[in-house]
Amino acid sequence: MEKYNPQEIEKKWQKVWDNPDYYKTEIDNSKPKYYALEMFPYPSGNLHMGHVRNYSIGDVVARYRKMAGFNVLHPMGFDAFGMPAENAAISHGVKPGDWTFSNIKNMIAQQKAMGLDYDWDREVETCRADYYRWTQWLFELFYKRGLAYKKEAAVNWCDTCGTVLANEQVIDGKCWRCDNEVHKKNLAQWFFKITDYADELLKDLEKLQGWPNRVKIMQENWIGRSEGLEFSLEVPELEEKISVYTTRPDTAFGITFLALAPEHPLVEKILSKSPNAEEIKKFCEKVKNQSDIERTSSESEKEGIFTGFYCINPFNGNKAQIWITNYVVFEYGTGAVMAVPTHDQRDFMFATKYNLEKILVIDNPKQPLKLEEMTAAYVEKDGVLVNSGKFTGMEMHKAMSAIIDYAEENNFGKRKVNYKLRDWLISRQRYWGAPIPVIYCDDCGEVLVPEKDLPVELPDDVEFKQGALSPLSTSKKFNNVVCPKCGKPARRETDTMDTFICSSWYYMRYTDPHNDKMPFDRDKVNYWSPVDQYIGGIEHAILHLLYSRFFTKVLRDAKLLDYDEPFTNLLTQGMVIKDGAKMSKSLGNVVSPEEIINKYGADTARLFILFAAPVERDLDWSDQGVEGSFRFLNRVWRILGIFEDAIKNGVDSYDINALNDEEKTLRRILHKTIKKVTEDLRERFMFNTAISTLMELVNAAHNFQDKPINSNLARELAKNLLIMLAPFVPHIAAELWSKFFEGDVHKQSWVTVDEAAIAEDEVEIVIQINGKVREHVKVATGLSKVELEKIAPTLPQVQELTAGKTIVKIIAVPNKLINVVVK
RNA sequence: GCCGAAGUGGCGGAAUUGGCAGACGCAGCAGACUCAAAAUCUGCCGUUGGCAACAGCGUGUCGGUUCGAGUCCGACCUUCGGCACCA
Repeated sequence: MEKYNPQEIEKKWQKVWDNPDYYKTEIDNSKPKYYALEMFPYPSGNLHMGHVRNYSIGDVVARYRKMAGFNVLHPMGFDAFGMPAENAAISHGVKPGDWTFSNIKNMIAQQKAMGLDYDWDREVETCRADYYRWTQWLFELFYKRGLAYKKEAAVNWCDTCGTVLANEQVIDGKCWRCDNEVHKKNLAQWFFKITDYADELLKDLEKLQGWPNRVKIMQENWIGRSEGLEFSLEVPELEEKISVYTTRPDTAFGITFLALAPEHPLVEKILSKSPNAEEIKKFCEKVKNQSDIERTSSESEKEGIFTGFYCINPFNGNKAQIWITNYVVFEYGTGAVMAVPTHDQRDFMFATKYNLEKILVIDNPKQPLKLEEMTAAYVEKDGVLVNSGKFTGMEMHKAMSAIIDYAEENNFGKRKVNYKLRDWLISRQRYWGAPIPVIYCDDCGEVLVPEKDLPVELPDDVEFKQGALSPLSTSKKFNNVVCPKCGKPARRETDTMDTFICSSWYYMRYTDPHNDKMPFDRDKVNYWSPVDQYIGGIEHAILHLLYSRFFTKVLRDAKLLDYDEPFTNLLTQGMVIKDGAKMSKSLGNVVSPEEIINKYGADTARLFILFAAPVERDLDWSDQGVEGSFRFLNRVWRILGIFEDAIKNGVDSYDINALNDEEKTLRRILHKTIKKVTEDLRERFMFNTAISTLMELVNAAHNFQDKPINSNLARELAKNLLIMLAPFVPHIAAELWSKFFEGDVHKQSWVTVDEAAIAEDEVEIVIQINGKVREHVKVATGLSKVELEKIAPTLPQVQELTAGKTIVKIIAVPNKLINVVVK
């Protein structure tokens, strides 16, 4: 047989596969469905190794499931709106669309060069009007359901990107995309009311049995649910009440002061009445001008200013000073906090600094506390109330609900659940995104663009300038419209939507990508969804995965689909690293997929990346490791070449008893491999061990390289081996199959185990003395624990090892070991 | 600070339910083939002692449970990731 030439055979097979008749997927109720999905890429122009890993994993899953009898949906598309296209327009004068589409073309070519089994007929590109028309339609749906609203708020602003950002897009106070420091700006912006679904998004995490725990925990922390008491304190001098939220109502008798955020609405009134207004105002300005990082760091110095006013603690009538401080987060709770220095570390530090009163209200049951000796707040989970009126003596957890009940009975407070999750800020002051379909009319106000006028298309008469306000505002064509309600001249909304909206529903569009009446047909989406296996990077643990869950729930409530969660199973792949760091241009450790594919072929690239590490863990790139994978494929090619005549002369149904002992052993290894590879693919996603098992099988077959092999066995071996290799290395498997057998390896049924082939009459078990391995011995397979215990003392090896000692005990594990305990 | 994950040869990693630690691969060493090289093939490859058979030690550290622990329990160390003034 000729040499293994990956470049030649890969091109040949890719041509066969690049045909709608070959890859097209249809609804088929005769088979169970399976939806395999990799996170669609941003069209940066080139695939990187992270993509290669992502798609290799997905392709194995999809191809395996097809062969295992499932009707598999495996689509691909592009998350094609976003800043880089616009930056290209600013710096090179290219149209964002031209830049994007040429990148997509290039990336599709690279994906095809990987031999990926996608239904290209279903490809979606979020920047095309036939897609974003429905993104806009969905915006209107949210709007009509009261889930989209515009309000003025202090929002996260990134100067380099010239736009606002969602909370989820601010990482350590910096922009997720450009790493520039984000600051607050007061702007009127569009929001999606994700907080309406906070409780369900949290609760339904329990349903996601197929998700990694850490992703669920990250979402749980992000949603940040807490239960507590909201109650109000009178401010007699101002004839006002201040509402506060606490998760520690049991400490309410220990309030000595109240801390307000500088943004708190009461501050205005304080300023108007205070003789010290100037100084207070100066303090507020100073805090507001601090960056988010300075303000929200728990390490930064706590500062505050006394307002001169007091409020009354409704529980005990005590007067408490009202302070304005830099450590209260305005956006959370009520923007005002009851301060209990003895039982909150921040309050303790603050009270110590400004010499404010401290009252001990929770005592340590194990070791009574002394206020004078306290150097930190007592925040343990055990405690008994003291100095707390009629609640004194009560265990703190009981006191929590008793005190809430008391506040409710006396009408100054109520039980309250709070979330850290904020509404999703979705408007962006950029061009390359889906325009928000809203028109502003002086008479009618905010008006939705009528459904029949969708899509609101992106105009091309725009100017691109660094940092300028949205380029859309420079388009005359776009801006000058008439009000759909009254027909008077009106203006368009010039903001576009966050690209995370486009990616929150793309997996639904794949189920019905050409629909021009609806975003997707309900029956189609219900047939294919939810996604059975979703594969992508951990970086989307919160952002995309939370937003998609939110979308699914809203669309369910709007009766567009009938399930609660979009992704049944989630696999978070590790990064591809080299020399201990993530591949990056600045570090110069980038390995380009193209280069590897050109040198060794796509099969080698896929094989190495799947073999080198378990999918969830980071993968250390090794050029020598790639060589090893290439060697393995050559070995497969060579050994099947040696067996060629035998394979062709063999028959499928044959008498196994005609095999000699060596051949029976090879057949046993073959069937053990079938069992292991199938389990690894179906249940464990352990592609690395599946491949190592296949390597062992090929090594075993290799023993027959220069001795005759039973032709029927050679045929059985080749068939099963190629079917098992097909999901991992589709081209070489297809090529070798076509040399020996009829049909298409990728259309074969998955391999089945012959349990009888695995069964052995004798099994080697271990003999331990006092837990240490001393001997190996062959015994009949399947001997019970009792039988083994009985024969153990009669075994010559045991007698030899225990000579002169007393046997205390014998432990036997069938088919595994005998442990003799001696003295 | 809180939450989570991980720690096994020179390296990537395996050991699925508590039962032979180091599968498979990389690198390395020795040999075969070759005029030579490449490719390929064969053998060795945790560590200490020993000519050897074999024995001792060995899965981050210390302790525990067990006939038996990489795996379970307790305490700790290190690394990575997420959240972080959320009252």
